[in-house]
Amino acid sequence: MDRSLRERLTELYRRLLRVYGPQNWWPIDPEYHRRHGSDPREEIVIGAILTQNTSWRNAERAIENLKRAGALSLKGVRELPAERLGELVKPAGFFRRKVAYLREVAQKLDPIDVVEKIDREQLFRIRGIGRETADVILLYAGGRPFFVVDSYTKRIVFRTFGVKGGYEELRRWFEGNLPPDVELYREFHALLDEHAKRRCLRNPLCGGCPVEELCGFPSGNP
DNA sequence: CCCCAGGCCGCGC
DNA sequence: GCGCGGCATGGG
Repeated sequence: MDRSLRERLTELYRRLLRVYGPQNWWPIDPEYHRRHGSDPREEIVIGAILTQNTSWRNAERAIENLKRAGALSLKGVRELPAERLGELVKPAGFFRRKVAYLREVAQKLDPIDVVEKIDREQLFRIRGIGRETADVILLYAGGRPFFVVDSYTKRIVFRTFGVKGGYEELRRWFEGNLPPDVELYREFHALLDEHAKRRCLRNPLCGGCPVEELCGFPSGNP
């Protein structure tokens, strides 16, 4: 990786942070867990499943339902009948699959401390955890430096730097061009998503874009 | 009516 | 290994 590319990547981060501010990912409710004796990291794992290919708004509705049922925890998920869990999770969409995934995860990530040590490969063996969800769990719940890549991330680095690749390729590209800083990874991923939603849409709004000088689009990259 | 959302699985090739 | 259909609700 050439030096100028690293500098441009770091500069992209600094500018996005300045323009959009800290994004507060992953949102959790510490007070809920204090009162119920659960661990906030459990909420991250549950939220990671619920938001798969689903707007955060809809995932949040399911999370609120779980809260009201006192079931926003791995234990809560395990103890609810599948049918009842399905009703609560329904607003997040794909609810039959997500019920199966949640029950699987609630069983295999118990106790939640396993997120500190578990291998990525072991996470993949859990039904419902693919590459992105694994990295979300490792980064936001486990506090481990795995860079989370999603479709927004792919779009932005392709347009901005002309870098194209599959999931693992792009994850390694980020990790190879940034220091292994958990807080940096957390914030950068969140900022890329925010930028993709506000500006770097399918049809991008390049006029007045805050990172226009760093970006090869539209003059350079597709 | 359409497309999209903080993906993953199982299948065919 | 890659591409594709299915999965489901809510918003624009």
